[in-house]
Amino acid sequence: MAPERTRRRIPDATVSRLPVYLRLLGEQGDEGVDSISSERLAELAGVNAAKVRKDLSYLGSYGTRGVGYEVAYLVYQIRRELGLTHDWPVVIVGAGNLGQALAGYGGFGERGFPVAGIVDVDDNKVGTVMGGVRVRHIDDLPQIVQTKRVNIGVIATPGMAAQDAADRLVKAGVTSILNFAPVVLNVPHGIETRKVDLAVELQILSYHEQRRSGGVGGAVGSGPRSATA
Amino acid sequence: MAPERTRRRIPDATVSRLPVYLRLLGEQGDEGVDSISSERLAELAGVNAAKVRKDLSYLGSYGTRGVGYEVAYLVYQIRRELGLTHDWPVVIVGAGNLGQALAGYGGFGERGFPVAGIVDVDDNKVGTVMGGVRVRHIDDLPQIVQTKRVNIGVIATPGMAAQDAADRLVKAGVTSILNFAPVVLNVPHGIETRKVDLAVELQILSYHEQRRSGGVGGAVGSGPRSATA
DNA sequence: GATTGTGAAAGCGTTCACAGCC
DNA sequence: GGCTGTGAACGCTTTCACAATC
Repeated sequence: MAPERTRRRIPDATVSRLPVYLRLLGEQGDEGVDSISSERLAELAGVNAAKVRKDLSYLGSYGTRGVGYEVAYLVYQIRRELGLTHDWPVVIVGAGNLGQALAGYGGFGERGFPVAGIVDVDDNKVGTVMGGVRVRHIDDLPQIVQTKRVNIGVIATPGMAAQDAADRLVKAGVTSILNFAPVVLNVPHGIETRKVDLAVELQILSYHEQRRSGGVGGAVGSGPRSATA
Repeated sequence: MAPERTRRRIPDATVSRLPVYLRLLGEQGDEGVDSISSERLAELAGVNAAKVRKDLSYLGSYGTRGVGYEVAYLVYQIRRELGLTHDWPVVIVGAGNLGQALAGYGGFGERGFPVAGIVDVDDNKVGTVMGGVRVRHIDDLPQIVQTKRVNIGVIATPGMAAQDAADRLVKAGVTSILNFAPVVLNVPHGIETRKVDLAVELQILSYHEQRRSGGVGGAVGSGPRSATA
Protein backbone atom coordinates (compact mmCIF):
# COMPACT_ATOMS: atom_id res chain seq x y z
CA MET A 1 0.00 0.00 0.00
CA ALA A 2 1.17 3.47 -0.81
CA PRO A 3 2.47 5.43 2.15
CA GLU A 4 -0.78 6.84 3.52
CA ARG A 5 1.02 9.36 5.67
CA THR A 6 -0.18 10.94 8.84
CA ARG A 7 -2.96 13.43 8.42
CA ARG A 8 -1.60 16.68 7.12
CA ARG A 9 -2.92 19.60 9.02
CA ILE A 10 -3.42 22.64 6.86
CA PRO A 11 -3.03 25.95 8.72
CA ASP A 12 -6.26 27.90 9.22
CA ALA A 13 -4.97 30.89 7.31
CA THR A 14 -4.30 28.68 4.32
CA VAL A 15 -7.69 26.96 4.51
CA SER A 16 -9.38 30.33 4.34
CA ARG A 17 -7.51 31.20 1.14
CA LEU A 18 -7.92 27.93 -0.72
CA PRO A 19 -11.53 28.72 -1.71
CA VAL A 20 -10.33 31.97 -3.27
CA TYR A 21 -7.64 30.24 -5.30
CA LEU A 22 -10.18 27.64 -6.31
CA ARG A 23 -12.59 30.19 -7.71
CA LEU A 24 -9.85 32.03 -9.58
CA LEU A 25 -8.46 28.81 -11.01
CA GLY A 26 -11.93 27.83 -12.16
CA GLU A 27 -12.30 31.14 -13.95
CA GLN A 28 -8.90 30.79 -15.56
CA GLY A 29 -9.73 27.28 -16.66
CA ASP A 30 -12.95 28.52 -18.24
CA GLU A 31 -10.90 31.03 -20.16
CA GLY A 32 -8.70 28.32 -21.58
CA VAL A 33 -5.68 28.86 -19.37
CA ASP A 34 -4.22 25.49 -18.46
CA SER A 35 -1.02 26.40 -16.69
CA ILE A 36 -0.46 29.16 -14.18
CA SER A 37 2.46 30.49 -12.15
CA SER A 38 2.32 31.35 -8.47
CA GLU A 39 3.05 34.93 -9.46
CA ARG A 40 0.00 35.18 -11.70
CA LEU A 41 -2.29 33.46 -9.23
CA ALA A 42 -1.01 35.76 -6.51
CA GLU A 43 -1.78 38.78 -8.64
CA LEU A 44 -5.34 37.56 -9.21
CA ALA A 45 -5.82 36.84 -5.54
CA GLY A 46 -4.26 40.07 -4.39
CA VAL A 47 -1.60 38.38 -2.30
CA ASN A 48 2.13 37.71 -2.37
CA ALA A 49 3.52 34.93 -4.59
CA ALA A 50 5.49 33.28 -1.79
CA LYS A 51 2.26 32.94 0.14
CA VAL A 52 0.58 31.20 -2.77
CA ARG A 53 3.45 28.75 -3.09
CA LYS A 54 3.52 28.01 0.63
CA ASP A 55 -0.25 27.57 0.69
CA LEU A 56 -0.20 25.19 -2.25
CA SER A 57 2.74 23.30 -0.80
CA TYR A 58 0.51 22.11 2.04
CA LEU A 59 -1.51 20.19 -0.54
CA GLY A 60 1.59 18.43 -1.80
CA SER A 61 4.09 19.19 -4.51
CA TYR A 62 1.78 19.66 -7.42
CA GLY A 63 3.70 22.29 -9.36
CA THR A 64 6.41 21.94 -11.97
CA ARG A 65 9.57 23.99 -11.47
CA GLY A 66 10.28 26.32 -14.30
CA VAL A 67 6.71 25.94 -15.54
CA GLY A 68 3.98 26.48 -12.97
CA TYR A 69 0.85 24.65 -11.92
CA GLU A 70 -1.55 22.78 -14.15
CA VAL A 71 -4.86 24.53 -13.57
CA ALA A 72 -7.18 21.54 -13.88
CA TYR A 73 -5.10 19.35 -11.62
CA LEU A 74 -4.80 22.05 -8.98
CA VAL A 75 -8.55 22.60 -9.07
CA TYR A 76 -9.01 18.90 -8.51
CA GLN A 77 -6.61 18.81 -5.58
CA ILE A 78 -8.06 21.83 -3.85
CA ARG A 79 -11.59 20.54 -4.26
CA ARG A 80 -10.52 17.24 -2.80
CA GLU A 81 -8.82 18.86 0.16
CA LEU A 82 -11.79 21.10 0.88
CA GLY A 83 -14.18 18.20 0.69
CA LEU A 84 -15.92 19.61 -2.36
CA THR A 85 -16.02 16.36 -4.29
CA HIS A 86 -19.63 16.04 -3.28
CA ASP A 87 -22.46 18.39 -2.29
CA TRP A 88 -23.08 19.49 1.26
CA PRO A 89 -26.77 20.21 1.73
CA VAL A 90 -27.44 22.98 4.25
CA VAL A 91 -30.46 23.87 6.32
CA ILE A 92 -31.32 27.48 7.05
CA VAL A 93 -32.94 28.45 10.33
CA GLY A 94 -34.88 31.70 10.13
CA ALA A 95 -37.03 32.77 7.19
CA GLY A 96 -36.78 36.53 7.69
CA ASN A 97 -35.11 39.00 5.39
CA LEU A 98 -31.75 37.34 5.50
CA GLY A 99 -33.00 33.76 5.39
CA GLN A 100 -35.02 34.61 2.31
CA ALA A 101 -32.08 36.23 0.62
CA LEU A 102 -29.85 33.27 1.37
CA ALA A 103 -32.43 30.78 0.12
CA GLY A 104 -32.94 32.84 -3.00
CA TYR A 105 -29.28 33.35 -3.62
CA GLY A 106 -28.42 30.86 -6.33
CA GLY A 107 -24.77 30.94 -5.41
CA PHE A 108 -25.26 28.40 -2.65
CA GLY A 109 -26.49 25.54 -4.75
CA GLU A 110 -24.14 26.35 -7.60
CA ARG A 111 -21.14 26.07 -5.37
CA GLY A 112 -22.09 22.75 -3.89
CA PHE A 113 -24.26 23.79 -0.96
CA PRO A 114 -27.89 23.16 -1.97
CA VAL A 115 -30.54 24.38 0.43
CA ALA A 116 -32.07 21.21 1.82
CA GLY A 117 -34.60 23.14 3.84
CA ILE A 118 -35.50 26.38 5.54
CA VAL A 119 -37.34 26.47 8.84
CA ASP A 120 -38.91 29.08 11.09
CA VAL A 121 -40.84 29.22 14.36
CA ASP A 122 -43.45 31.53 12.89
CA ASP A 123 -46.51 29.58 11.67
CA ASN A 124 -47.37 32.45 9.34
CA LYS A 125 -44.18 31.86 7.40
CA VAL A 126 -44.50 28.08 7.30
CA GLY A 127 -45.76 26.91 3.95
CA THR A 128 -44.65 29.97 2.00
CA VAL A 129 -42.06 29.36 -0.66
CA MET A 130 -38.77 31.19 -0.97
CA GLY A 131 -36.04 30.52 -3.44
CA GLY A 132 -37.85 27.43 -4.57
CA VAL A 133 -37.90 25.94 -1.09
CA ARG A 134 -40.98 25.67 1.08
CA VAL A 135 -40.59 26.98 4.61
CA ARG A 136 -41.21 24.33 7.22
CA HIS A 137 -41.72 24.48 10.95
CA ILE A 138 -38.64 24.38 13.09
CA ASP A 139 -39.93 21.24 14.79
CA ASP A 140 -39.30 19.44 11.51
CA LEU A 141 -35.60 20.16 11.80
CA PRO A 142 -34.54 16.69 13.03
CA GLN A 143 -36.42 15.06 10.21
CA ILE A 144 -34.92 17.32 7.54
CA VAL A 145 -31.41 16.87 8.89
CA GLN A 146 -31.74 13.12 8.96
CA THR A 147 -33.48 12.43 5.68
CA LYS A 148 -31.37 14.92 3.72
CA ARG A 149 -28.16 14.05 5.57
CA VAL A 150 -27.42 17.65 6.49
CA ASN A 151 -24.17 18.43 8.28
CA ILE A 152 -24.16 22.21 7.98
CA GLY A 153 -26.68 24.61 9.46
CA VAL A 154 -27.06 28.32 8.80
CA ILE A 155 -28.51 30.58 11.49
CA ALA A 156 -30.35 33.57 10.06
CA THR A 157 -32.55 34.39 13.03
CA PRO A 158 -32.62 37.51 15.17
CA GLY A 159 -30.01 37.48 17.93
CA MET A 160 -32.57 36.55 20.58
CA ALA A 161 -33.37 33.27 18.86
CA ALA A 162 -29.89 32.29 17.76
CA GLN A 163 -28.81 30.22 20.75
CA ASP A 164 -32.00 28.21 20.62
CA ALA A 165 -31.48 27.67 16.91
CA ALA A 166 -27.96 26.43 17.59
CA ASP A 167 -29.17 24.06 20.30
CA ARG A 168 -31.78 22.63 17.99
CA LEU A 169 -29.34 22.24 15.12
CA VAL A 170 -26.85 20.41 17.30
CA LYS A 171 -29.54 18.19 18.75
CA ALA A 172 -30.72 17.37 15.25
CA GLY A 173 -27.24 16.20 14.35
CA VAL A 174 -25.66 19.15 12.59
CA THR A 175 -21.92 19.46 13.25
CA SER A 176 -21.03 22.77 11.55
CA ILE A 177 -22.81 26.10 11.92
CA LEU A 178 -22.57 29.34 10.00
CA ASN A 179 -23.99 32.05 12.24
CA PHE A 180 -25.28 35.38 10.94
CA ALA A 181 -26.78 36.47 14.25
CA PRO A 182 -24.81 38.95 16.36
CA VAL A 183 -24.40 36.53 19.23
CA VAL A 184 -21.61 34.42 20.62
CA LEU A 185 -22.89 30.87 20.35
CA ASN A 186 -22.41 28.28 23.01
CA VAL A 187 -21.94 24.88 21.43
CA PRO A 188 -20.56 21.52 22.53
CA HIS A 189 -16.97 20.65 21.88
CA GLY A 190 -16.35 19.40 18.37
CA ILE A 191 -19.04 21.51 16.75
CA GLU A 192 -17.46 23.86 14.25
CA THR A 193 -18.88 27.38 14.07
CA ARG A 194 -18.15 30.42 11.98
CA LYS A 195 -19.66 33.83 12.42
CA VAL A 196 -20.51 36.51 9.91
CA ASP A 197 -21.52 39.76 11.59
CA LEU A 198 -22.42 42.62 9.30
CA ALA A 199 -22.42 45.19 12.07
CA VAL A 200 -18.92 44.17 13.11
CA GLU A 201 -17.66 44.59 9.55
CA LEU A 202 -19.16 48.06 9.31
CA GLN A 203 -17.74 49.03 12.67
CA ILE A 204 -14.27 47.98 11.55
CA LEU A 205 -14.66 50.22 8.52
CA SER A 206 -15.92 52.97 10.78
CA TYR A 207 -12.73 52.69 12.83
CA HIS A 208 -10.62 53.29 9.74
CA GLU A 209 -12.82 56.16 8.56
CA GLN A 210 -12.57 57.75 11.95
CA ARG A 211 -8.79 57.55 11.89
CA ARG A 212 -8.68 58.90 8.39
CA SER A 213 -10.74 61.93 9.28
CA GLY A 214 -8.26 63.21 11.79
CA GLY A 215 -9.07 61.12 14.79
CA VAL A 216 -11.68 61.25 17.47
CA GLY A 217 -14.53 63.65 16.88
CA GLY A 218 -13.12 64.69 13.55
CA ALA A 219 -14.74 66.82 10.90
CA VAL A 220 -17.32 65.24 8.66
CA GLY A 221 -17.31 64.91 4.94
CA SER A 222 -14.10 66.64 4.06
CA GLY A 223 -12.88 66.66 0.53
CA PRO A 224 -13.25 63.41 -1.30
CA ARG A 225 -10.33 62.29 -3.34
CA SER A 226 -11.14 61.35 -6.83
CA ALA A 227 -9.24 58.41 -8.07
CA THR A 228 -9.11 55.91 -10.82
CA ALA A 229 -9.16 52.18 -10.68
CA MET B 1 -2.23 70.64 27.42
CA ALA B 2 -2.84 66.96 27.95
CA PRO B 3 -0.44 64.89 25.91
CA GLU B 4 -2.46 64.17 22.79
CA ARG B 5 0.23 61.82 21.71
CA THR B 6 1.02 60.33 18.38
CA ARG B 7 -1.76 58.28 16.93
CA ARG B 8 -2.06 55.00 18.75
CA ARG B 9 -2.32 52.16 16.37
CA ILE B 10 -4.65 49.45 17.52
CA PRO B 11 -3.82 45.98 16.17
CA ASP B 12 -6.24 44.65 13.55
CA ALA B 13 -7.11 41.64 15.64
CA THR B 14 -8.12 43.91 18.49
CA VAL B 15 -10.14 46.22 16.27
CA SER B 16 -12.14 43.25 15.08
CA ARG B 17 -13.00 42.27 18.66
CA LEU B 18 -13.89 45.69 20.02
CA PRO B 19 -17.33 45.66 18.35
CA VAL B 20 -18.07 42.39 20.09
CA TYR B 21 -17.09 43.73 23.49
CA LEU B 22 -19.13 46.82 22.75
CA ARG B 23 -22.28 44.88 22.08
CA LEU B 24 -21.83 42.71 25.16
CA LEU B 25 -21.12 45.71 27.36
CA GLY B 26 -24.23 47.40 26.02
CA GLU B 27 -26.30 44.36 26.93
CA GLN B 28 -24.78 44.20 30.39
CA GLY B 29 -25.45 47.90 30.89
CA ASP B 30 -29.08 47.38 29.93
CA GLU B 31 -29.31 44.69 32.56
CA GLY B 32 -28.10 47.06 35.23
CA VAL B 33 -24.54 45.80 35.51
CA ASP B 34 -22.24 48.75 35.99
CA SER B 35 -18.90 47.14 36.67
CA ILE B 36 -17.36 44.13 34.97
CA SER B 37 -14.16 42.11 35.24
CA SER B 38 -12.03 41.03 32.31
CA GLU B 39 -12.82 37.48 33.30
CA ARG B 40 -16.57 37.97 33.00
CA LEU B 41 -16.32 39.88 29.74
CA ALA B 42 -14.04 37.18 28.38
CA GLU B 43 -16.58 34.53 29.29
CA LEU B 44 -19.33 36.42 27.48
CA ALA B 45 -17.15 36.95 24.43
CA GLY B 46 -15.87 33.40 24.37
CA VAL B 47 -12.23 34.41 24.64
CA ASN B 48 -9.42 34.36 27.16
CA ALA B 49 -9.30 37.00 29.93
CA ALA B 50 -5.74 38.05 29.17
CA LYS B 51 -6.80 38.83 25.65
CA VAL B 52 -9.58 41.06 26.87
CA ARG B 53 -7.21 42.96 29.14
CA LYS B 54 -4.61 43.36 26.42
CA ASP B 55 -7.25 44.51 23.95
CA LEU B 56 -8.68 47.06 26.37
CA SER B 57 -5.21 48.25 27.30
CA TYR B 58 -4.79 49.62 23.77
CA LEU B 59 -7.58 52.07 24.53
CA GLY B 60 -5.77 53.30 27.60
CA SER B 61 -5.84 52.32 31.26
CA TYR B 62 -9.52 52.52 31.90
CA GLY B 63 -9.87 49.74 34.44
CA THR B 64 -9.51 49.79 38.21
CA ARG B 65 -7.24 47.20 39.76
CA GLY B 66 -8.99 45.02 42.24
CA VAL B 67 -12.36 46.09 40.87
CA GLY B 68 -12.80 45.85 37.12
CA TYR B 69 -14.07 48.13 34.37
CA GLU B 70 -16.92 50.59 34.64
CA VAL B 71 -19.32 49.45 31.94
CA ALA B 72 -20.66 52.84 30.87
CA TYR B 73 -17.25 54.40 30.63
CA LEU B 74 -15.84 51.51 28.66
CA VAL B 75 -18.76 51.67 26.25
CA TYR B 76 -18.03 55.34 25.76
CA GLN B 77 -14.34 54.76 25.12
CA ILE B 78 -14.87 51.92 22.67
CA ARG B 79 -17.49 53.88 20.78
CA ARG B 80 -15.15 56.81 20.58
CA GLU B 81 -12.26 54.70 19.34
CA LEU B 82 -14.40 52.99 16.70
CA GLY B 83 -15.75 56.30 15.49
CA LEU B 84 -19.26 55.46 16.59
CA THR B 85 -20.00 58.81 18.19
CA HIS B 86 -21.92 59.73 15.09
CA ASP B 87 -23.79 57.89 12.36
CA TRP B 88 -22.14 56.65 9.18
CA PRO B 89 -24.67 56.59 6.39
CA VAL B 90 -24.04 53.83 3.87
CA VAL B 91 -25.04 53.37 0.27
CA ILE B 92 -25.87 49.94 -1.09
CA VAL B 93 -25.08 49.06 -4.69
CA GLY B 94 -27.24 46.24 -6.03
CA ALA B 95 -30.92 45.79 -5.30
CA GLY B 96 -31.13 42.04 -5.78
CA ASN B 97 -31.85 39.45 -3.13
CA LEU B 98 -29.03 40.46 -0.88
CA GLY B 99 -29.35 44.21 -1.37
CA GLN B 100 -32.99 43.96 -0.44
CA ALA B 101 -32.25 41.94 2.65
CA LEU B 102 -29.58 44.40 3.76
CA ALA B 103 -31.83 47.40 3.17
CA GLY B 104 -34.64 45.70 5.03
CA TYR B 105 -32.46 44.56 7.88
CA GLY B 106 -33.15 47.03 10.65
CA GLY B 107 -29.88 46.21 12.34
CA PHE B 108 -27.94 48.58 10.11
CA GLY B 109 -29.71 51.76 11.08
CA GLU B 110 -29.99 50.74 14.71
CA ARG B 111 -26.28 50.31 15.00
CA GLY B 112 -25.38 53.64 13.50
CA PHE B 113 -25.27 52.82 9.79
CA PRO B 114 -28.46 54.19 8.23
CA VAL B 115 -29.07 53.30 4.61
CA ALA B 116 -28.68 56.60 2.76
CA GLY B 117 -29.56 55.03 -0.52
CA ILE B 118 -29.71 51.89 -2.62
CA VAL B 119 -28.91 51.91 -6.31
CA ASP B 120 -29.06 49.48 -9.22
CA VAL B 121 -28.37 49.48 -12.95
CA ASP B 122 -31.68 47.81 -13.71
CA ASP B 123 -34.35 50.36 -14.63
CA ASN B 124 -37.04 47.88 -13.67
CA LYS B 125 -35.87 48.00 -10.08
CA VAL B 126 -35.45 51.76 -9.96
CA GLY B 127 -38.37 53.38 -8.20
CA THR B 128 -39.40 50.34 -6.20
CA VAL B 129 -39.13 50.64 -2.44
CA MET B 130 -37.26 48.24 -0.21
CA GLY B 131 -36.77 48.57 3.49
CA GLY B 132 -38.25 52.03 3.38
CA VAL B 133 -35.73 53.23 0.82
CA ARG B 134 -36.51 53.93 -2.80
CA VAL B 135 -34.16 52.32 -5.28
CA ARG B 136 -32.40 54.85 -7.48
CA HIS B 137 -30.36 54.53 -10.62
CA ILE B 138 -26.67 53.89 -10.20
CA ASP B 139 -25.92 57.09 -12.12
CA ASP B 140 -27.29 58.97 -9.10
CA LEU B 141 -24.50 57.54 -6.94
CA PRO B 142 -22.29 60.66 -6.94
CA GLN B 143 -25.20 62.82 -5.94
CA ILE B 144 -26.29 60.52 -3.11
CA VAL B 145 -22.75 60.21 -1.80
CA GLN B 146 -22.23 63.93 -1.79
CA THR B 147 -25.52 65.17 -0.43
CA LYS B 148 -25.73 62.48 2.24
CA ARG B 149 -22.01 62.60 3.02
CA VAL B 150 -21.54 58.88 2.56
CA ASN B 151 -18.13 57.38 3.27
CA ILE B 152 -19.04 53.70 3.27
CA GLY B 153 -20.36 51.71 0.32
CA VAL B 154 -21.76 48.20 0.31
CA ILE B 155 -21.49 46.05 -2.80
CA ALA B 156 -24.32 43.55 -3.13
CA THR B 157 -24.14 42.95 -6.86
CA PRO B 158 -23.35 39.75 -8.75
CA GLY B 159 -19.64 39.11 -9.12
CA MET B 160 -19.60 40.30 -12.71
CA ALA B 161 -20.71 43.79 -11.71
CA ALA B 162 -18.70 44.18 -8.54
CA GLN B 163 -15.56 45.80 -9.94
CA ASP B 164 -17.61 48.37 -11.81
CA ALA B 165 -19.57 49.07 -8.64
CA ALA B 166 -16.31 49.59 -6.76
CA ASP B 167 -14.98 51.95 -9.42
CA ARG B 168 -18.15 54.00 -9.28
CA LEU B 169 -18.17 54.11 -5.50
CA VAL B 170 -14.58 55.30 -5.37
CA LYS B 171 -15.17 57.88 -8.07
CA ALA B 172 -18.18 59.15 -6.16
CA GLY B 173 -15.99 59.71 -3.11
CA VAL B 174 -16.55 56.65 -0.96
CA THR B 175 -13.43 55.59 0.96
CA SER B 176 -14.51 52.31 2.56
CA ILE B 177 -16.20 49.37 0.91
CA LEU B 178 -17.89 46.28 2.28
CA ASN B 179 -17.96 43.73 -0.52
CA PHE B 180 -20.36 40.79 -0.60
CA ALA B 181 -19.49 39.76 -4.15
CA PRO B 182 -17.12 36.81 -4.62
CA VAL B 183 -14.50 38.91 -6.34
CA VAL B 184 -11.14 40.38 -5.41
CA LEU B 185 -11.62 44.11 -5.81
CA ASN B 186 -9.03 46.36 -7.32
CA VAL B 187 -9.10 49.73 -5.60
CA PRO B 188 -6.72 52.69 -5.29
CA HIS B 189 -4.36 52.90 -2.38
CA GLY B 190 -5.98 54.27 0.74
CA ILE B 191 -9.41 52.80 0.06
CA GLU B 192 -10.34 50.38 2.79
CA THR B 193 -12.15 47.22 1.76
CA ARG B 194 -13.54 44.26 3.60
CA LYS B 195 -14.99 41.16 2.05
CA VAL B 196 -17.74 38.86 3.20
CA ASP B 197 -17.95 35.75 1.07
CA LEU B 198 -20.61 33.26 2.01
CA ALA B 199 -19.27 30.54 -0.25
CA VAL B 200 -15.84 30.83 1.33
CA GLU B 201 -17.31 30.44 4.80
CA LEU B 202 -19.21 27.34 3.75
CA GLN B 203 -16.15 25.88 2.07
CA ILE B 204 -14.15 26.34 5.25
CA LEU B 205 -16.83 24.43 7.13
CA SER B 206 -16.79 21.82 4.40
CA TYR B 207 -13.06 21.37 4.95
CA HIS B 208 -13.65 20.58 8.61
CA GLU B 209 -16.54 18.26 7.86
CA GLN B 210 -14.45 16.43 5.34
CA ARG B 211 -11.64 15.90 7.85
CA ARG B 212 -14.12 14.79 10.47
CA SER B 213 -15.57 12.14 8.21
CA GLY B 214 -12.36 10.23 7.80
CA GLY B 215 -10.50 12.59 5.57
CA VAL B 216 -9.64 12.57 1.95
CA GLY B 217 -11.43 9.75 0.24
CA GLY B 218 -9.33 6.72 -0.38
CA ALA B 219 -6.16 6.42 -2.37
CA VAL B 220 -4.14 9.40 -3.40
CA GLY B 221 -3.05 10.02 -6.94
CA SER B 222 -5.94 8.86 -9.03
CA GLY B 223 -6.10 11.94 -11.12
CA PRO B 224 -9.52 12.44 -12.63
CA ARG B 225 -10.30 15.94 -13.63
CA SER B 226 -13.50 17.46 -12.55
CA ALA B 227 -14.60 20.67 -14.14
CA THR B 228 -16.34 23.80 -12.87
CA ALA B 229 -15.54 26.04 -9.98
C1' DG C 1 16.19 30.91 -17.85
C1' DA C 2 12.10 30.15 -15.29
C1' DT C 3 9.62 28.81 -11.48
C1' DT C 4 8.72 25.80 -7.58
C1' DG C 5 9.41 24.23 -2.76
C1' DT C 6 11.10 25.32 1.59
C1' DG C 7 14.35 26.41 5.46
C1' DA C 8 15.15 30.55 8.04
C1' DA C 9 14.04 35.20 9.47
C1' DA C 10 10.79 38.58 10.60
C1' DG C 11 6.38 40.03 12.09
C1' DC C 12 1.93 39.46 14.58
C1' DG C 13 -1.13 37.74 17.85
C1' DT C 14 -2.02 35.04 22.01
C1' DT C 15 -1.11 33.47 26.44
C1' DC C 16 1.46 33.33 30.71
C1' DA C 17 2.70 35.02 34.90
C1' DC C 18 3.39 38.42 38.06
C1' DA C 19 4.28 43.24 39.63
C1' DG C 20 1.48 47.05 40.70
C1' DC C 21 -2.43 49.12 42.51
C1' DC C 22 -7.01 49.47 44.66
C1' DG D 1 -7.46 39.72 48.52
C1' DG D 2 -8.78 40.82 43.92
C1' DC D 3 -8.07 42.41 39.51
C1' DT D 4 -5.68 45.16 36.07
C1' DG D 5 -1.76 46.17 33.04
C1' DT D 6 2.13 44.45 30.76
C1' DG D 7 6.88 42.42 29.77
C1' DA D 8 8.27 38.08 28.18
C1' DA D 9 7.52 33.60 26.11
C1' DC D 10 5.31 31.14 22.76
C1' DG D 11 3.09 29.94 18.49
C1' DC D 12 1.23 31.00 14.14
C1' DT D 13 1.65 33.56 9.68
C1' DT D 14 4.09 36.02 6.29
C1' DT D 15 7.97 37.06 3.75
C1' DC D 16 12.62 36.39 2.16
C1' DA D 17 15.99 34.17 -0.36
C1' DC D 18 17.92 30.49 -2.64
C1' DA D 19 18.81 25.57 -3.81
C1' DA D 20 16.45 22.23 -6.58
C1' DT D 21 14.39 21.17 -10.77
C1' DC D 22 12.48 21.48 -15.29
